[in-house]
Amino acid sequence: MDQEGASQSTSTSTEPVRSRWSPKPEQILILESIFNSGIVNPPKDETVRIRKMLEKFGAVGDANVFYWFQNRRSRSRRRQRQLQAATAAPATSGGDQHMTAMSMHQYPYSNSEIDLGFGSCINSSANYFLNGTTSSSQVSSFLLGLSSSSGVCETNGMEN
Amino acid sequence: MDQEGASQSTSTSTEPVRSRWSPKPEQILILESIFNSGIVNPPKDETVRIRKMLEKFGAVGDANVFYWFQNRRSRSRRRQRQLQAATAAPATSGGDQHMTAMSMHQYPYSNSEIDLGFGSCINSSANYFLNGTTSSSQVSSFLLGLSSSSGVCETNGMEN
DNA sequence: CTAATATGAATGAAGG
DNA sequence: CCTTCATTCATATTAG
Repeated sequence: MDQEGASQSTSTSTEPVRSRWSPKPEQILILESIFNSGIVNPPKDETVRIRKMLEKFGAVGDANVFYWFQNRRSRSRRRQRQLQAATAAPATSGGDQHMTAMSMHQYPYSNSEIDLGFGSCINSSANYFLNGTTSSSQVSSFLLGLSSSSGVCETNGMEN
Repeated sequence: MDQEGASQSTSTSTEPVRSRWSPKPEQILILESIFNSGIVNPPKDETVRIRKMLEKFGAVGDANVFYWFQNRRSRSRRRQRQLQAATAAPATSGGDQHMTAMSMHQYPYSNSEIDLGFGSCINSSANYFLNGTTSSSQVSSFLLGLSSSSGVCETNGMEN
């Protein structure tokens, strides 16, 4: 990720200028249009094409486009799942509802995705873990131990 | 693929029940060291040995190790190709530019490799600012092209 | 300023 | 090996 694009306009100072890609409104519009047109998982060539198109409105890389579609898909599915879960599981019993409908298609020419109305859903999932300081004292032993490797052991049969 | 069940918070219910394995920093260090030592595709025996080693710093299964190396290999190759493509195709100008087949697959580089001390001299600082007016004719053209089925409008209540 | 949310990016896990 | 999904991390933006 080396495409700088986030140009902050006089915000809090001390910005390392290492921002992530921020799609421009036009880019978002294009991406959403493509997504809503049925192309929810564009192949490589399509991704490149889309990137080229987006590049006219700001710096963007193939990876950004790829990430965008991945996140979009995931997000849509999660929203759907939560919505369905809330709809199909009001409060009748303490049972657990299982959903094992995963229709994976390589190329979604036949739009199997339901049209979603985004923008009015509030999702609350705030959870984060803290990373404790771990002492890496024993690791040094291992590192020192494997300093004797010189042969590149590749192509081995590990079929289970 | 299914080599063994990944050990995950067994007994002693004092863990926040992690869904997937999260390698500890020491484990990552060991794994990376091994990988950089040339062992990029360890056989079954080696995998087991590595797992035993890693287990000293946290619960881990053979499958986790296997997956880790697999993903690591894939990621490395991907970075290679992506980097090569980026080096040979510095194009971020506003206008029509023909680019050769840029084979990009998935996410780009991320981790800091131990060796490999050269940096890419790509300087794509061609950042164009669109003035506040979001009236881009090109976007409109594109949108008009794919207006077919789904509503492209957010917060829409398509009835009738 | 802090908390909550939105979203780009990274990675473990599987499927083919 | 390849692609893809699900989960998590990190950061930007916004609300309080």
